[in-house]
Amino acid sequence: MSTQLLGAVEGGRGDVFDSACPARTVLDHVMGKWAVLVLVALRARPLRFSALRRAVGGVSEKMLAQTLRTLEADGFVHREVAPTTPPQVTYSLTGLGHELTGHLTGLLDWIDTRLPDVQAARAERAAVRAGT
Amino acid sequence: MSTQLLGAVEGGRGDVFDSACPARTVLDHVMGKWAVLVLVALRARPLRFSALRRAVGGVSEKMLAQTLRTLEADGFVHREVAPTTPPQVTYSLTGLGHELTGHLTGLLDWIDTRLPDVQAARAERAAVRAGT
DNA sequence: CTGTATCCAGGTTGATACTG
DNA sequence: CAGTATCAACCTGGATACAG
Repeated sequence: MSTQLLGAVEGGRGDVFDSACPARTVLDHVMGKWAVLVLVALRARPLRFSALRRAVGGVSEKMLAQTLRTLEADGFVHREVAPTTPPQVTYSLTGLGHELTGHLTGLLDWIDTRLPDVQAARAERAAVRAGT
Repeated sequence: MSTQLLGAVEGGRGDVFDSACPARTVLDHVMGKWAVLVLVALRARPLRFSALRRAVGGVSEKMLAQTLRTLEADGFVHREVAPTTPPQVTYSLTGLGHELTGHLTGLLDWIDTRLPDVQAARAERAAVRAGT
């Protein structure tokens, strides 16, 4: 598993994967600060640029456009331009994108449910640093 | 699902989640450039600092240390110091970390298997830009 | 409406050197 | 071995202005 992404712990080559590794670039794109949110937002339904921007709080036009271009290039989202004035551009997930978001929502849901545990861990650590 | 992470697409509040949102901080930590790789590397077995650095190719000492401190604070990894000289520090996953990496490896494995499709998408897009 | 281009501040990263 | 400190460079990301 994850043969492309992790260096050989057992064998010991050591520098098996660098930034040039294709799998790494995909991972970086997908894990990008905004990519996850965009992907998951699109999972519910196709959205237009503005709606997407509203759905993903705090993203600038620049970053949203940039993220979308990357995700489109990787084949995760589909860009549909309606030839109207003003132009309407709708983004939706491709089949590949749907598969991907399946894994992502699993992760996000887990974070949601386990948030209390993480906060507890943080609190405990803070207490240790203060007390002992 | 993901109620903490996505702004209201339907309702329409818009700025429901900012960077201060606890769930977002967890997501950011976990999705960090190196965090994923560290987590998955530790999934196979506990590793010492150096071994971990070898397993995760291309990470600097500084970044590895920083990542580990964050993951430790969030309760995903456990840090064990052996009182020897020279000191030996072993990192392992906590129960929480194990759950998390379950989702992560799912994602990573998917990337591995679907890499060809992504590369095909990239190629096709490049072809479109060039030709038509 | 949907972007793109430019500028600029700030955070992040890496190299290096040093400590326990 | 396992870090931490410091510094400079880079890149990211936001604001603004403008274009199709």
